[in-house]
Amino acid sequence: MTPNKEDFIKAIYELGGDQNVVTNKALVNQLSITAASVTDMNTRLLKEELITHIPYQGVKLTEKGSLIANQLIRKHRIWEVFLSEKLGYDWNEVHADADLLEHASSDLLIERLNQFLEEPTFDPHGGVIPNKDGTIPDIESTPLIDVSLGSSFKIKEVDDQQEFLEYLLFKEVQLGKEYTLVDIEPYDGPLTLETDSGDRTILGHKAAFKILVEII
Amino acid sequence: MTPNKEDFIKAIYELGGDQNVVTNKALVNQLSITAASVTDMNTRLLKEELITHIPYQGVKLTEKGSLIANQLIRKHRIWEVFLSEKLGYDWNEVHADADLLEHASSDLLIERLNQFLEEPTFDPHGGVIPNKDGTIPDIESTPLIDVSLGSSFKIKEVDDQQEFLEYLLFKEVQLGKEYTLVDIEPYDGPLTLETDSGDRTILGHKAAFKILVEII
DNA sequence: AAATATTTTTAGTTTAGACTAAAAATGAAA
DNA sequence: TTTCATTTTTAGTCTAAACTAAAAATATTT
Ligand SMILES: [Mn+2]
Ligand SMILES: [Mn+2]
Ligand SMILES: [Mn+2]
Ligand SMILES: [Mn+2]
Repeated sequence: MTPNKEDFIKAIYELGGDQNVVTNKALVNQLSITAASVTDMNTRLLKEELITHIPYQGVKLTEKGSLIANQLIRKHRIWEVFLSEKLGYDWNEVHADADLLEHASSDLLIERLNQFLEEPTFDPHGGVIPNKDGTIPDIESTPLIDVSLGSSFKIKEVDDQQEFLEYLLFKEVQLGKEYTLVDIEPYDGPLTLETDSGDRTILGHKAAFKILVEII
Repeated sequence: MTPNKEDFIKAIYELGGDQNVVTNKALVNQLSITAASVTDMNTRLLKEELITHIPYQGVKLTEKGSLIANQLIRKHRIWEVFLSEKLGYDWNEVHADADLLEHASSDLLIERLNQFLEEPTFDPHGGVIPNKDGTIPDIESTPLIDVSLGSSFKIKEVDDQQEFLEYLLFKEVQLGKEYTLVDIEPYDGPLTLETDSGDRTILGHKAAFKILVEII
């Protein structure tokens, strides 16, 4: 296994490849490599039985491949917690460093680090940390876009993209913060959230897809 | 720069290549690669002006090369402190993980980690941590083999080899511990150390080369 | 249904980093 | 000072992981 292979498998997983077939095109976009390079890597992973492949359609992870993806994500997210809680990184800063560290972490190191951090369940943007055996604790949460007018909720998880996290930092939307949905404009218009103290935040329609909440 | 190149430069440095010419043979032993691979890597590093090369004699680090070596050693040793102090590793366990992590550490990460650890001066076996700018704090210390009979001293630094550290762990020789040299046998014979409380430890002649002390 | 556009694959090239085998240079012993 | 041993270099091979360019397959429009 190499860092490149690991990241490729993770990319398939993040595109839903443990359930559905993922196209080459999707991987081209996700990883910023050429279509030919995707085909190359596919044949390599196929040989190791980490994926299945339907010609001209795409790839899916095998059990073995899924396990590798989940264990890599575990490492990634445990490092993100460390960077955030112990080294004072903002939540939009953790991803890049964790993306390197995840490939340089022995199992022993991750288990000790996990102990040191007191076995966290979530990473800094609310992503759930897979268990050591590759299983995933299931957490109930609703996309903000599905919340009905007047409901109150708590922020549970937000999308992991650098710019989106920066945007939320600016908007002061944080994990665990509570709001009531006081307005939704039609035709994919903006949503207005209000805190207990009456502060209002307006978010676009697309942003509401990238935020998961728990109704309270 | 790649992990392999970094480790190669570090190996030259550890063999004294910031001052003296280091032979290919020495690098073959240090890195467990073939002589041809050493020549290959030499030509690559020469092209980047990280080393100078005298044909059939060996290589020396340039200023640029030395700086890279020192910064890598800084990363390595800061990670060793973290593994030892925060994650509870023994001093013989830290090296392998640090050898991977050193290549996956941004400058930001290392500086934050250094703060978190409260700017340590020494790694777990007493190696001095180079400064951010590549300079090295100078520390006075004497090889145990040069200590004269009857002198008292404190353990300052020990050699970084896995098996040697395991041996010292077994012998209960620890950094900072104080002894008096009560006997040296001739013909490269063993040394007998005694603590305040009268406990005696016998060490071989070669071990005494691998231990640095401060006379008290 | 034919034309056009998109996606995937194939074929061939490149670079880093390893290797083996053999030649050339240097050093040590007879 | 030859001879033998060691070290270094050269030459050629291999794999992983990228790339470009072109061919083949599939999907979308007209
Ligand atoms: Mn992340
Ligand atoms: Mn990564
Ligand atoms: Mn070390
Ligand atoms: Mn290393």
